[in-house]
Amino acid sequence: MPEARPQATMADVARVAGVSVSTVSRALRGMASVSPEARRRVEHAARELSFAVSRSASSLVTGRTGRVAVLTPGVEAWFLGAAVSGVASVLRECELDLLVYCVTDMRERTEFFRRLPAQRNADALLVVSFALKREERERLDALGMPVVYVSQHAPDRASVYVDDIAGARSGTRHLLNLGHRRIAFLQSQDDTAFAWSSQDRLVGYRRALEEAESPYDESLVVRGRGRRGIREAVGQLLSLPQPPTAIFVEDDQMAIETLAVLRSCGIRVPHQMSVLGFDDQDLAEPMGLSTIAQPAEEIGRAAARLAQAIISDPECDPARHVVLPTRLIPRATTAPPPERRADHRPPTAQNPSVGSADAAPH
Amino acid sequence: MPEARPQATMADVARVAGVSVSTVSRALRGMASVSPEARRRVEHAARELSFAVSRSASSLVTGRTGRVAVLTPGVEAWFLGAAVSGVASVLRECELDLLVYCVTDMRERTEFFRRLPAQRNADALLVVSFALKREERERLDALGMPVVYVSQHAPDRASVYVDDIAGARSGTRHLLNLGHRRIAFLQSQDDTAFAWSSQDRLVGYRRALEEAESPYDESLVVRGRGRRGIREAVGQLLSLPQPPTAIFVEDDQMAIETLAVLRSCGIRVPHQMSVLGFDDQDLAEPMGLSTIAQPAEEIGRAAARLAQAIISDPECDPARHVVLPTRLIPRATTAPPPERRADHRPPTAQNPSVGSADAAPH
DNA sequence: CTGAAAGCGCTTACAG
DNA sequence: CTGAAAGCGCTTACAG
Repeated sequence: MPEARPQATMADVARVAGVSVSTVSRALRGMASVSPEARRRVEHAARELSFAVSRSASSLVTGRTGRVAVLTPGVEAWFLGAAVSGVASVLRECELDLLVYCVTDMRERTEFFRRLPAQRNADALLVVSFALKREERERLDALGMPVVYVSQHAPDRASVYVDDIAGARSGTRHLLNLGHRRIAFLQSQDDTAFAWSSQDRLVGYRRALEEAESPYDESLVVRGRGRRGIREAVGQLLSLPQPPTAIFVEDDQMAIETLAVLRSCGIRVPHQMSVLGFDDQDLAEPMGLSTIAQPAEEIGRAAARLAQAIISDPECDPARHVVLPTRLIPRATTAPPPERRADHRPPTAQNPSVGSADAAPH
Repeated sequence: MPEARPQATMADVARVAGVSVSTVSRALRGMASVSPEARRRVEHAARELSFAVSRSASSLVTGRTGRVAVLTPGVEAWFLGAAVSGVASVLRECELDLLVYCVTDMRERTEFFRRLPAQRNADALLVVSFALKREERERLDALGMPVVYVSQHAPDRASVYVDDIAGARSGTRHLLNLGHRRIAFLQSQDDTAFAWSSQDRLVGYRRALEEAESPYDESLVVRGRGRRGIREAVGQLLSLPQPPTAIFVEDDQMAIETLAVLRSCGIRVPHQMSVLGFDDQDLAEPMGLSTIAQPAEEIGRAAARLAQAIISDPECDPARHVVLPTRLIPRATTAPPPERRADHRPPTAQNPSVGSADAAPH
């Protein structure tokens, strides 16, 4: 069994190496003004004692913590996991540590903004996918540390995001171009207003309809959270006097659940209903899901790079924006609506639903 | 635009409140020996100045960082994301910060164990899903801080895990009980030996076969990584002289991809092939996937609680183990093999594949 | 109940 | 190239 032994300090290393603490500090940070001989002895002693410098002590004097904090509504959703991964990979290269604040409900959120635990414990804060209230924004402004907004547009603040409006607009256009005229939009129930993206995607959807001079029908915009909620939202659409022929779903996770609901009702995708997602997460391709791809990991990477730039160069424009592209990936869940299809005919075993031989990738 | 203003120190608060720094420190930590009047003034001043205590400074004197570190091969895989979420939620309650070290490839791994950046920067380290080499284990033992092993059994060290052997054994037994005699096992390609779980699940599979006196056939154990790899692994099975009638897949993500591959070949699940996963991740239910559920988030929570216990109570048994249960969740992707089915007959439109009306959840 | 002082482990001018 | 000394912002005996 391992023994807990006291950790070596710089003074210990100095004693073993036969030099002063100053020299140890300089040698370990690779400063030039150290003789090869002293450097060798210090490195040897440090290794022998398993010495690691205490960031608490060094940060006290340098004023830098060597840490970057991320505030996120979680890490389980595909986008968040990928974004945090991207952040982590860049920080590792910069030898910065990653502090994660997961805030999943309103109580935790209130508590975070009250205590602001990141204050003085990180050199920068990345805020991922939060639709902030004005007071919250002001709290962050008063933090006295660089803040980078991720997956959201923040005027006059550093931010990294994709143009959700443009992405949703091109997705909707894709459906319009296929000949759909009744296009539904399925949104997550977002009581706590965690994400802007959801709202922006709806804006993009509406804009594409406007541009096509296709009437906006409120009854085609439905919301649902969780398995049950999605089933009910789809139920709303299917019970409309004129049901839609296509559903644009806010993200791939919900889109895949929507596919399952439709299949369980015996509705064939895309023959009777087109489904379009947003994200291009790992399962989108195997499921044959048409979607709007966004580079989640790259968003995280760009945000971390931006934070690092602001930290290390105070002259750097602190309101810099990075906007990354989305791309439509048409797969097997979008097709012309039934009335427009050349092969329009009732279902048979030769005309199976999505995921079967004729529709799957490869 | 926000102004970066210098952060207030305890001395600032003391000045504004008209008391000494000691009193500020005591008042802010809620110690009893502070007069109501002094406490009020301190709290007021602290709020006014947006004061937050510097953990760097306090940890230098208390010897505790107020941080717990997690070493993980990522946060994107379902299990890892859920486990980290669980850790985060418990730490938040304890007002401990979460430091995340994502190590995704061999180079980063080597680097982590060389530098050990968590040393002296956290009060405990949680190691998630790593199949450690002896040297790596020794490095962690020498760390001089509590280490909790998550999702892996570590003799004489604190650890939290599910019994993967038992889980895989009961899954395999489920397939045997349905009447399957040719059961394949699909494993991830695991060059870097990141996870023990994979190996243990194979052990459980073999054990169940032995117990049923069902012969172990090496050609039924296949490996593949990524989309392409899974397709090839399934191809191996389908080209066997005697193909399997069921596939036990190492995790749900791969199982869902396997379903997509089978569908794209026109093989109906479960009528022609049963598929069983492991995890019970979010999409398992909507996909109708039969699986072995494991409580990933609870594993994370238990690990964080264990770390907290060891940190705050040095008398606490540092080798405590927490073993959590797995449960078989039979859904729509497992059924008796074709030759044993009462309704054995060729595919028709009335006998659709998984996910269609008769098989889906409600 | 309160404050002055020492000290945690580093880095950084400063002097040599 | 090197070392002694000051100081970063706290907490904690210690004395009152």
